[in-house]
Amino acid sequence: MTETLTRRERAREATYAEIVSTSRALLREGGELSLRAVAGRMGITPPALYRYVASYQELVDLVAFEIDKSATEEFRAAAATRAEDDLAGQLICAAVAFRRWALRDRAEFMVAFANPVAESNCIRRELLTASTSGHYFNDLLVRLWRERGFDRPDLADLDPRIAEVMRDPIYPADVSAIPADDRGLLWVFQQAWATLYGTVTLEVFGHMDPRVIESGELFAQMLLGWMPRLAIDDPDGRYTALLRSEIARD
Amino acid sequence: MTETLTRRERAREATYAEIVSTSRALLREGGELSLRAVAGRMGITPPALYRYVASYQELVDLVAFEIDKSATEEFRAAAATRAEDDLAGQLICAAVAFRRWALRDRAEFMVAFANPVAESNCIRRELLTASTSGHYFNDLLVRLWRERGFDRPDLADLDPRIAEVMRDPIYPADVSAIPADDRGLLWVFQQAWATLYGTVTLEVFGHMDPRVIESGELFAQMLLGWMPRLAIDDPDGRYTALLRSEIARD
DNA sequence: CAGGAAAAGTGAACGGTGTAAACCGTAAAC
DNA sequence: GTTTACGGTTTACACCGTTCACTTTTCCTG
Repeated sequence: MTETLTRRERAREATYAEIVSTSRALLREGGELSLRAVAGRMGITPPALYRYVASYQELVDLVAFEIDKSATEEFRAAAATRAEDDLAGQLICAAVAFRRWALRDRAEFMVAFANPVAESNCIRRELLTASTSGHYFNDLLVRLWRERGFDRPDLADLDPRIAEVMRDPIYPADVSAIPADDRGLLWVFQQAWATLYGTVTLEVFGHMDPRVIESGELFAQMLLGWMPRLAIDDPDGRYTALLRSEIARD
Repeated sequence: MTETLTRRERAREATYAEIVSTSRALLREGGELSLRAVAGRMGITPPALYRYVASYQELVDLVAFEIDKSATEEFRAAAATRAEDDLAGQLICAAVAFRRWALRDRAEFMVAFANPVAESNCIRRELLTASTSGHYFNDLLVRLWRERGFDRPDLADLDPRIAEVMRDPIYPADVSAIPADDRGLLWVFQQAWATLYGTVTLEVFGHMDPRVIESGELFAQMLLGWMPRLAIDDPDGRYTALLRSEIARD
């Protein structure tokens, strides 16, 4: 694992890291992410950055990827507060952590998740495929399914275009471990992820009464609505309580 | 209704209209919306625009409001293809029209719906309150409820913070017609709107396998999932067929 | 160990952006 | 008919991404 890097390669690696950390600092301080600002803070002239990224868009993509990666660590840490076999609890904690992170570091969230990827170049697409958070949530859902065996559609029952995508997915790319017969599970994931993403994006953009957003009830109801589909029954209200308390912490 | 406007006021009104139309033309041609570009195309010098808007953000807000207004007309036209008493059909057509419009005029959609409103000034907030599309969809849902009487929560059963908001809402502002006892209906609307908004935003941003987006199944499943909650039963599959055919037309 | 090649970084410049200030005609208002 | 206010221009400033020609530093190789 300790690949032997030449001196120059190490320096280059360090510069990349500094570019990312400087960019994130800029974003967190409420500033705009700009090539010139990053260069200026690094004590470097703007054209020098072009030795590392080919364009401003590529800088954004690079930073977005790293934000996604480090945010995922935050989700993972939130889930780690639950017992190792309490997958439902982990999912709830991770989902709430996603919301909490997005509302706290709005600028970073927007760079990583609310940036149009359609008209972007291939680099961005590849990075989306490698989405760390996507992998993490997908993995969590798969483990939850192995444990609780909730309903998943048969590929035969799905729209053929969707079935085709599930057979050969590009989004969370490492699902080859899921047997072909169970690939309908991936469709469940995509729908759940769309709901999670949509709710959080709405809240971050603030396209709703701020009191509603502040209460967190929109998010809570969304998650509660998904629990039955994931066979998370909650007879004693433990998970509901967990969800509410997780939302409440700041 | 024909308010007597002085000559100057009429000219000013016309200039505002030209600002909006020029801005929208710019957006639809794939260009960025910029003060200078708008001024240039209008044959005017950039600082002159400051006689009409106080800042770039205010220009964006103004254009966003008008986009929302004209898009709502498109939703209304789509709904008008159904019989006047077929509210379920109208809702389906309007929702699909919303998606179709968003995916077609992405730039306009982003200006109107995917622009952060939180840190923005008060003007934007007021415009959000006056959201034409919000009013339209809310009205449609209220009429659907009067017809079918689907379940709506009692305010007493809701989180008190949410109940408070429903009693004195600011988002669709003209719901004073809804009796206090039925204000839980507004909560149903907010949740439905959040789902619709979230799904479409995800699709526009392209944060998912493009084949999935192109199929429209994510959107279809979302709407189908809401139908039972709105007491739209579909024994003969008419509404499912309508939904699919509406999605299919380009 | 020298010398050449490649990499990293600089300076100046171009065209683009939002915005502020001073200024000027002309059209409305008294 | 004078005054006032509005619509507009000119100029200027501080940013932005990007390109190009140039220099400095570092590494690799003969």
